[in-house]
Amino acid sequence: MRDTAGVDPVPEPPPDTSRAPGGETRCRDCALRPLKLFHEPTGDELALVQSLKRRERRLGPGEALIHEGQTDAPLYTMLQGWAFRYKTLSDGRRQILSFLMAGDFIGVQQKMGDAAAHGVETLTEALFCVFQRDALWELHRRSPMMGFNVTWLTAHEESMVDDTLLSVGRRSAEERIASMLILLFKRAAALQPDAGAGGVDFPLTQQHIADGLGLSLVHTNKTLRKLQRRGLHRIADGRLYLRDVKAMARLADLYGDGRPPGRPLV
Amino acid sequence: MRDTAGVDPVPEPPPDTSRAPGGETRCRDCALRPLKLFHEPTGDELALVQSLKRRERRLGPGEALIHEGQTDAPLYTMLQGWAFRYKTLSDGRRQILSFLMAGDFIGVQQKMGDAAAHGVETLTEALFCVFQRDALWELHRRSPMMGFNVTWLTAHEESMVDDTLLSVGRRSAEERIASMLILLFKRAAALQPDAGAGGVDFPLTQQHIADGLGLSLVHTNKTLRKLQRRGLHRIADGRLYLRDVKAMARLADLYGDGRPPGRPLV
DNA sequence: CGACGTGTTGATCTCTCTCAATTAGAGTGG
DNA sequence: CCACTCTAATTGAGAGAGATCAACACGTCG
Repeated sequence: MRDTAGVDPVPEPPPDTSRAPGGETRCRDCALRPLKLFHEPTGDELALVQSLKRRERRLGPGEALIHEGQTDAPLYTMLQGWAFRYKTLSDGRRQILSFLMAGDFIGVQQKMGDAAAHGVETLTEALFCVFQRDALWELHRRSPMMGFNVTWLTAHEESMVDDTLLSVGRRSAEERIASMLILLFKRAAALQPDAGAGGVDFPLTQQHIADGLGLSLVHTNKTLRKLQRRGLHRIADGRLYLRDVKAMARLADLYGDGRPPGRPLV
Repeated sequence: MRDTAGVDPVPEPPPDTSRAPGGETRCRDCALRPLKLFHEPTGDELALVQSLKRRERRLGPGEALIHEGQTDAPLYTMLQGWAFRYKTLSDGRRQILSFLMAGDFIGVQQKMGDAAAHGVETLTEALFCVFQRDALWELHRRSPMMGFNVTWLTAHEESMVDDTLLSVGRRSAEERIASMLILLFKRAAALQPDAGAGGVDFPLTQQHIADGLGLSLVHTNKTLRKLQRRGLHRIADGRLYLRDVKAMARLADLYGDGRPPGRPLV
């Protein structure tokens, strides 16, 4: 605690390489709208969001959107691609907190002017919507309905972290992997209309899976292999195929849509 | 939805602040107020909260406030005591997601009418404020400022789960315990004006610590013992004393207020 | 007084980690 | 076209942190 307070650990904010001069989409044409992630916004609400939008930012795969400890990160919304939130220990050990996909909010956590408690990095080429710093407050103030939605989304994001915590804390390696694959498959499938049959896009490396589940890379590989050999799933060419969802769900102790089992919980 | 975007929300007629049936405290006298957990609410805001408050609920130690999978849980606020949120697997393995203390919200996660994704149980005798189901929406609608605060609190709660996930996923048993003790100490101390010197109340059993950190009871005991013998802390008679915060923080890889270290994070 | 919950400790056991080495594909430069 | 480099996936072997099993101590309580 000696030398941390005074020194600014924050790396320079990455230069904005991504201002899309002409081609930015307007909120009314946003790719997110057809997905029905939230209630259908009114015209006024769309206009409001549009007015708070500053610009877009496009990143290639493996780039940093927010550095851990960065102090001036704005509020983002994810429009396309995959990313993840993570934290690291000083010796480099990394834990991925959650994966982000189209429609997710980024940066609600940090109080304005505060340091980001986690980093965000892309997995694929990705497109983000950038909002001004006080957008969150403006949104609440001028549209309580949208503010309410943000609260709900934030709570939902937390419940996903809760699920991961349950996995990492109490599930075996096999169970963790089964559970993650199912959950990611569902999310990805929900965003990709033609999903299901032919699998879904799956840009994670085994290292990402390991870091998301608190496992070592080697053990992740061996476990993944085992499940695949057992015919539960298949990962190839950046796609994930679930071949035996039933068995996978049984292994993960996941029921229905992820709720606890209908058993004597009391 | 009439008065959403572009228009400031319409203030409701002044709610009835006088209702405070048998012995219940009114919001204006709430024990939480002196703690400055959020911005100082105006008189109108207090009245609003008061109008949404349904009643209070008092539980003894070890009682369930919300059962896992319960479908009709209302929204709560914690006034006194300790509690925790948890999830279990069907074979009984339990993971404690977070500990709750005065000022914490409970139940924001579940959409109205939805099943609770986690259970909540008390550690001590505890007092809760019970709100009607749609309180969350009413709060947003009638006081954007308080709605904004709820979003912020929800995000903050998530960041605490993030921290735990980092611990459980990537820290050793010693490091996890050190990190938990420091974090709980700080929270408890913040609520207890006379804190610091003589330690703080600490109602967790070793089983709770284990379930919160994804460890077994036995290993938790041994690790706790080791740290205590090393003079880092002491737990006795339901109180926690930190005897060497420096060493404890170093062990936990916690810096300052929990931010990542000022090291080459990139 | 016996039942129970909580804390302790010793003795195995095993799941997962770490270390090492190999293969395969993509990219790069000569 | 080929050597060279890098990243990601694999596999084997040995080591270890933490789990499981078993006992026991102590205080509370009906």
